[in-house]
Amino acid sequence: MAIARLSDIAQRAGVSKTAVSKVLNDRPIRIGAAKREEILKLARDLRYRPNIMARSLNRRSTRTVGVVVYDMSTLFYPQLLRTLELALACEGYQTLICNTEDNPAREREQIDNLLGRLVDGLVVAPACGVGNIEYFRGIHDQGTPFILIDRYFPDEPFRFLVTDNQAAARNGAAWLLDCGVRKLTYLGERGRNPSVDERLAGVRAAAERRGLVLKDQDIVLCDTNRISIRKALQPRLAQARPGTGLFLESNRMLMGVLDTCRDIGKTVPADVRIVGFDPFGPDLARPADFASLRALTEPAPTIQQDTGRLAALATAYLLASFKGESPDAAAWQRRLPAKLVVPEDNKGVAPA
Amino acid sequence: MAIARLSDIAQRAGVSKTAVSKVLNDRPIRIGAAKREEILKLARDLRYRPNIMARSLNRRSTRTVGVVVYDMSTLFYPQLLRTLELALACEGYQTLICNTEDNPAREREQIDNLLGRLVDGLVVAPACGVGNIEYFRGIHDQGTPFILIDRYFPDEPFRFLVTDNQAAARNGAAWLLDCGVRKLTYLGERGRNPSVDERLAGVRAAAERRGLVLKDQDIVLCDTNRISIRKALQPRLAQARPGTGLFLESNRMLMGVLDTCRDIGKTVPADVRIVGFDPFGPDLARPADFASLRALTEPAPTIQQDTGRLAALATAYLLASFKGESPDAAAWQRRLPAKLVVPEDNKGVAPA
DNA sequence: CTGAAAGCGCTTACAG
DNA sequence: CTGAAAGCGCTTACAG
Repeated sequence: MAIARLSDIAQRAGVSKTAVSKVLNDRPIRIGAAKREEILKLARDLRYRPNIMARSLNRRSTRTVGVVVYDMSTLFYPQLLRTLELALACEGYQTLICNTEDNPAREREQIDNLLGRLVDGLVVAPACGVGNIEYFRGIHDQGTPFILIDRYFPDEPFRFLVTDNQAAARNGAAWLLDCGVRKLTYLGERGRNPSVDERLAGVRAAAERRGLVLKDQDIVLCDTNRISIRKALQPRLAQARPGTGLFLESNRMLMGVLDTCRDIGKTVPADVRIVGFDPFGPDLARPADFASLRALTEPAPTIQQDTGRLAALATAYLLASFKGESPDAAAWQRRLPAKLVVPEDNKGVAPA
Repeated sequence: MAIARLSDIAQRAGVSKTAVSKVLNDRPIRIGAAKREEILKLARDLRYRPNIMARSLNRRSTRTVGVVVYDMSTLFYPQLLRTLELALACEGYQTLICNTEDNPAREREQIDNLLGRLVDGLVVAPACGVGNIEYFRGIHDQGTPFILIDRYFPDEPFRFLVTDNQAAARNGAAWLLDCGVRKLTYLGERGRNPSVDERLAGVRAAAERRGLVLKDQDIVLCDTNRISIRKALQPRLAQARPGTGLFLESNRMLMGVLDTCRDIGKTVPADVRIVGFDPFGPDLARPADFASLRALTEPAPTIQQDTGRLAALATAYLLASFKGESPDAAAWQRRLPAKLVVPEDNKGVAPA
């Protein structure tokens, strides 16, 4: 059973392709109700599905949006992608999701492919590094609606939606300091980008406002695997006592921190207070995880990015662009506030 | 700056479109090295990207696979999708991911759209219910390579890759019984499908082998939200004492279980032993979650589905189909073993 | 109003 | 070997 084409229906109904096209697409056409029904029935019976390749080739638009992220399985991405897909679908747009594995070359490949598919717009959480800036300029210049999320490039004209990382980190660090932290360590990933640099800057700012200066050894950058974290953190936490605080650039690093605490017999928050970005991902079935979790005796505050808003704004931007509006850059280079969620159980005061 | 076409390059290079096409696609053509370079340079300078719509229309193949799941943000899906995308990309196929929100009508829409895009194959984790069986038959008859994952329809010719739910559940329940459980409760979702029905059957089988019969009141089906779970489970667990066991159809329900335990002052595994399918998803920052987690005093065993294998086999099936092989149904209606991961901390014996 | 014809941007069989 | 021409399946401006 071959795939039915418009002409198959036209032939059987004894009308022109034009007529069939117009009936199926609900365009104005004067045609008898019986003929119209016959065409619709034939389409159903033959399981007709318009060839979107052919249609798009003709229309030069696909009602499709490409979403390219560095890792769709991590952090808030699963939720974000789902929300984004839903919002776009409500507006009649289909979403094509691609992974780059944080690899710039793969990122170019994926985007080239999507553009070749004539996506109407792009949402990109870019891979690490600045290697693709030139490439993105090409896309920007070609006029494809395109917006970055989560990560961005300062000093470029590209639209972006990111969390106000500096303010969010400042609030988080302020909370630690309000809890009486006097010795503050920043734990971050070795791979840097402006978004995480801003987190560090926010922590610095909060500290300095209290007359505390972060020295080089207060900033620990390492790989995100647990072994690296233990190795890097152990010397710092060995002397941990009340008044010791740890800011986690990402809660992906939390389990490594708890491992370290367990190893040296410290607990959170009694010996070390922590606050970090984004959700946790422990595995309660792994004995090692479980044991380390026991080092956490109270829920820890987290900085939660507003993925719902991110998805909604990205959608709004694309829709506006599709309508031909070209909202000025300033309005669409936005930093969204994040929420510092301090569990009620915790002692300490949340900053205003 | 308009999008460059093949003809733009041909015109500037003073050659035919044929020549340009052959050079860019590395097809055999006798052409001077200089001309070849000139064409390649022009393509680069004009940022030429082949129009995949046009190419596919012509080739009747897109080197694209559609993946349609009921919820890409839950359970093992983020990992599975990432792995699948990677495996397919290694073979030169692009992956288009769609969400159906477990809604059959939306599922049809999404698949229709993907087929209209001439995807070469489909991987589907179908929405609940049997309403789309007829629709899937149409796809199957049309010969589009197509394989179901996670959920399936018995008695249909569709290929599928699912976990051997019955065997996995049997092992899990056997573990509980080996731990001395004499009173076994099955906690499942209200919405049923063959995959989860098989889990129930597996638990029944394990119980009966020990002379234990699950009665109606031993099977608790409710919504997956925590309030429903507490309401449904409280009467059962109020009398919990050593020898009480709980089988979780999905660990999505775990937090509701722990809530219940906390409410009534029971702990896991001292008062209630549990085992369940798939990873946990607690939020350590929510005081309520954290408090409930304290009811869990040891890591709990989980039944882990083999997502890596699932992704690899789905890829293998599609590739074989694309090559024109049509492996017989039996070989591709597969139930994959799951692993019962029993943390070493736990007392009790893992069945062979 | 209606339908034949042109055209979207490619690829490839085929005539020169 | 080479390039003009046909054709993939649609949509739509336009001639009748």
